[in-house]
Amino acid sequence: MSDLRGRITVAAQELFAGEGVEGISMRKLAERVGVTATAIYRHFRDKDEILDALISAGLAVLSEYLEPALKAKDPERRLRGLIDAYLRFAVEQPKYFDLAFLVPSASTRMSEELERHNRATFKMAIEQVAACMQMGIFRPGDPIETAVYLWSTAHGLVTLHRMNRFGGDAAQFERLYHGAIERAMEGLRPPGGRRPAPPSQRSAGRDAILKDQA
Amino acid sequence: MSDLRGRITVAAQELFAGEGVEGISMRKLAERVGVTATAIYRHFRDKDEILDALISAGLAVLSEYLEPALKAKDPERRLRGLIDAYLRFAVEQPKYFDLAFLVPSASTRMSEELERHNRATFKMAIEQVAACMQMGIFRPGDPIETAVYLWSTAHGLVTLHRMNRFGGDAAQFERLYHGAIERAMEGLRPPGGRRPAPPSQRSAGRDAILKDQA
DNA sequence: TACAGGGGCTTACAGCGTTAACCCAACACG
DNA sequence: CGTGTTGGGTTAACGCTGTAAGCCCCTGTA
Repeated sequence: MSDLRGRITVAAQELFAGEGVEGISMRKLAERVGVTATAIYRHFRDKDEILDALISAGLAVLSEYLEPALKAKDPERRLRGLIDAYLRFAVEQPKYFDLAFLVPSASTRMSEELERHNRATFKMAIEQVAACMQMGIFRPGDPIETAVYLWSTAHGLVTLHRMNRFGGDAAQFERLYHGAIERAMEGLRPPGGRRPAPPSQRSAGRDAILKDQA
Repeated sequence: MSDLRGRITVAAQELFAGEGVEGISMRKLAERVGVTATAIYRHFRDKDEILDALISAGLAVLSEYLEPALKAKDPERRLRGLIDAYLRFAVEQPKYFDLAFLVPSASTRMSEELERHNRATFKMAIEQVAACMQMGIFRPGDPIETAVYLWSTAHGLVTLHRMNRFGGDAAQFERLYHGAIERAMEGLRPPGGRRPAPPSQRSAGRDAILKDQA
């Protein structure tokens, strides 16, 4: 009883929020929940398992950022919303972003949970891209490849920014980010004018079955 | 005498090559060069300074990858060469790549050396982009912004690959990478046909003074 | 009532980065 | 020649880390 596992998890989140990964130690964690360090091992195999839980929490936060974007009416807006949300997540939750997407050791492990989340999130992006293609907003092509392309661009920008690889302040970076995304999306548009072939049904793209991304 | 600093540095590189960053400890390092752990502190302020030296070494390796690309005749080939080299570096020297571009703590510090190298490398890319624009291979625009865009795309792809975020084997990823780069460069081409305005002088782009990237 | 097991506890180990104090050989200078 | 000074090594020690081993008690069940 008393759900010590849960209490350890939230203590880890608090500690992480305050001092980052470096600030998390078994003893500090234990003290925070009023227990001995070794007691934790009754509930977690090792420290990595705690970090896994932390990454899961971070991914849940990411989901909160992404979800509202899907409420937009047209797929292009939804896609842009996802991309914006990715930026906002990285900027507003830098510790979580680093933990989930930067620290190599933490994620080359790739727990079940992480992989599941990764796949689900990515699927959201693919669906919007597919819908954009079907509505003639993008020229036809492989939606998976296109989504990878967009995600990579966003991820690269955000990652390099997180590592201070671009000088400049937050506002400058935001302009850079949106400019680059704009450019990338512009390159996906159909060659002639806009929207050469309207879709047969309005919601065809949303419900399309997408092949597995493996 | 006896250049202990140098010997420590190479010992660090050997240890790093074998076991990665995690495998480096002051005591192991000291034992390797036949000295006490604390003796190291006469030559390095702390462990971070050793890691800095390691990052520098990694960046030197990156330079070796990049440099041959500049030998190509036309700027587009040079640019592609740089981008290819970036991929090859990440794939063939994963530990160095992770150290220099992934581990957050290691590079948010951003030593003088790192910043200098970063700037120099980036400048190489900007020059090729500028040359491409002047020769009408790319449509006109801000070469810095465009270079950032290309670099981010490449970096995002490579980073996500390093974190196993795409399934699939090395060959699959290589196709993905080149496909995405192709797409990105395609989006930079002039709108009508190709090459609408040849340059007045052949080498104008190479020697153009580029505004500082700050 | 006896037993089993979950879940704490203490103790301990091996390793970490780093500081303080010491010591010795080489050199500079009056 | 004697005498600092100093560069570059030493030992000892501090306070941390993750984690294993063994003990013990409380609870639930046969």
